[in-house]
Amino acid sequence: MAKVLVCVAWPYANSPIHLGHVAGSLLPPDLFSRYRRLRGDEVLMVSGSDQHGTPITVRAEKEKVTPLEVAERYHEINKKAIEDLDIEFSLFTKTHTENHFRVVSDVFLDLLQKGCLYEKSTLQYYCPSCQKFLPDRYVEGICPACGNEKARGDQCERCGKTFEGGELKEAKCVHCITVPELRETKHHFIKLSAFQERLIDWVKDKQHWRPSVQLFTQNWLEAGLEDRPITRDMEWGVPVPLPGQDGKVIYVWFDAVIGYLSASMEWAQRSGDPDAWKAYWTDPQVRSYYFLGKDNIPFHTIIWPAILMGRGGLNLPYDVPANEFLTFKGDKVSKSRGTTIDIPSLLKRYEPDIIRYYVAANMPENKDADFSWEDFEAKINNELVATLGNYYHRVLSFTYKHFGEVPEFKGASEDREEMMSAIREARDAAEDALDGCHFKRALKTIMDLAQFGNRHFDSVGPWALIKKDREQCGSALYLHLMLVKALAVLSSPYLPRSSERAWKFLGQVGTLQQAGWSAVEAELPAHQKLNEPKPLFSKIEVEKNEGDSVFGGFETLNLKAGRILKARDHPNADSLLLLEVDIGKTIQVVAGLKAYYTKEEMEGREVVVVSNLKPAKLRGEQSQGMLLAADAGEIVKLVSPPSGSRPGDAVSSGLKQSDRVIEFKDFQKLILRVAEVSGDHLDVGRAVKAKGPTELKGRKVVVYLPSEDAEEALVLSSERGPVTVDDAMPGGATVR
RNA sequence: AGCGGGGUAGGGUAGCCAGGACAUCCCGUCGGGCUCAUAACCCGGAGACCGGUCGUUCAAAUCGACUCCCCGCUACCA
Repeated sequence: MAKVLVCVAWPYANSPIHLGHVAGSLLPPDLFSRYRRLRGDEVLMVSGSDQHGTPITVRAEKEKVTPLEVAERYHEINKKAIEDLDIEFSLFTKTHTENHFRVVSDVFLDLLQKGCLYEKSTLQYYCPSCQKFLPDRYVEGICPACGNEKARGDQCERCGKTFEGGELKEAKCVHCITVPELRETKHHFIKLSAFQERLIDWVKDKQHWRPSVQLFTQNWLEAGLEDRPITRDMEWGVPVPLPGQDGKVIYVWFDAVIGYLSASMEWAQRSGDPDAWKAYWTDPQVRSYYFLGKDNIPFHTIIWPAILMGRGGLNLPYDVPANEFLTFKGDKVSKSRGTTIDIPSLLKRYEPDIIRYYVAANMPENKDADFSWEDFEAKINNELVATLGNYYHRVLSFTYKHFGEVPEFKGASEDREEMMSAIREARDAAEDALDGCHFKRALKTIMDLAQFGNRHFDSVGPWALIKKDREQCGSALYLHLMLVKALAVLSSPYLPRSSERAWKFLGQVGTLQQAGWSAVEAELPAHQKLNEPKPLFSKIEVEKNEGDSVFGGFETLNLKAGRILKARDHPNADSLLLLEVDIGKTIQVVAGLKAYYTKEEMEGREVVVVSNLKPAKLRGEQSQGMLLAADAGEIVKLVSPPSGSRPGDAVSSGLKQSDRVIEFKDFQKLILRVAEVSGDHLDVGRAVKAKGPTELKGRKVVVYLPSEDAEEALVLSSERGPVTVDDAMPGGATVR
């Protein structure tokens, strides 16, 4: 029996947790902890809501409520969602607690006293009109080294030079374009550089880490560590515990990792023994595991270890099994369909075991994994329901019907040994996988065992045997009940609820959890009464929204006909033009078309505009949309709306148009192509069917393709007809 | 463009670090079996030159070099 510390990355309290959190950092530690507990280990598993930091204050400002209100709201939502998913924390707390403040302050003061922190006076930009210090990314100016005019407050992106406050020339506040003052402000820095050698040594022999984690960390360390400021000028957060530090809080990343420690202490406090946490943190024999997503790696393999080294006397991470990301191929589409993947809504429709199974089976352990509803449905129905669920049910219901109790085993010992060795082999393999945090592999081992059960059951044929030799049949069923029990135990970290139900069907006393891992092999008492079994899992049907055409992706766009009123050079860029475009209202657009069109050619031109792009600054100038243009490498031509169009006319191809603002990168994923109209089909480099007006034979139009190999293309059009492009453009040319 | 990750049958995956005999499993597909079970389960077939090129080796999906493509973050990508 050993103690294990399991730390889970703290979900940020500004939105409900979603499947990505579950796959990345929440389910793996739960699987691990449940497994270790079943084996008799004592597990302390802690996490909580990360409630500080700018995104929360931003959200609060938007909603006109306090940051605390936002942070508490999502803490409650997420805490409940986590509980409902049967993720068993020893404690799931939050960072905005008295305890956490105290622990963070203690660590801060301790490091300060040990010389790991130092105060350094820096010049920071202060915006008099916003009345606050500006985070670096909200300041822009001219780089003193290379003359780049859009350098940020902390670094010039062009030449890579980093600098401190004051070095930047002609700085501006991004929000209000006020010229910020430079004010002197003092901040505490952590001497990361001082830990570099020790960290490199420490990481070197971490061969049990996942390769990506180890490699990533090593590269990062070898590139050299710079001291980082750990405080900032802000109100929301843990105040710097020193006199004269009003208006300064501890940076959210420093504050959050200390949460592992503070949560452990809070747990100890609540358990009645305030020192109970020490057993998990100071005994070098106790291993600590940190579960997180890959975006969080450096904080847990560099910064947190540095803090721990600085403080001394506490265990460093033993393993950091970081997962990759769960991605959403149809993310945008799913949202537009109104389907969601946040956990609270998912739990309204599916049992926690269903969600747990899917996430475990599709866990992004080595590379990003893709979520799709089709895959969700398929994995649940074909694997969980058909293989495992059906095996349970055919064994349990058959035995219940013909015996009503656990039959006696009177068969050959070879038969028994065959079954038991299959069970033991699977158990050993599952243990190996689980010990190494290979959760997908362990699950597969279990499913393979269920398949073995199905095969074996078929080969014995109890339904025929019962008519010939009841005793022999009973013996065979006994072995299958053993297998059912083994499966229930082995799968219980993944499927805690259904495993307990199976346990009850077997007529077992107590709970599976109490019985523990060793119950995999334990005998079943003959004549033990069985309970009437019900199927453990039922098939699911993912609702497919009708009315959702194959061209759903196009509906995320809002295209409008427009006219260019004015064109002038971008003040800070060689290839960009600044355009005023009338699309019913006048907007400013930055276009990278200077190499292809003169200003004179542009002015007065009819264009098609993507009007719902998230506005962005391009080299300092606001761009509120973009012009559609066809690009065939050498030649680039603007796309034209149908003749007679008026600025503001919708180019919707008869479909709905989105009011939502879309990100540029999401727009880039849409496939728009030039197509030549020939007969009733289109040529986009290959022939496709057309949806929309095709009367302009021989002309070049613009189409939307749902996918690269789609068979049907949507012709972009308004009520006045299709959108066209210069005939010189070849079919298949990209439009962007 | 920079950094990171990845490319294995129609789709999705395992194996790769510690190179070896028919390349794993799931779905789909084709054919067969069974009828206890939620049209489930079982058996068999077809389907992959393991992104490409070159190299190391008796032997490479696995090691090295180069190249193409994809994804994430970053960027004067609009």
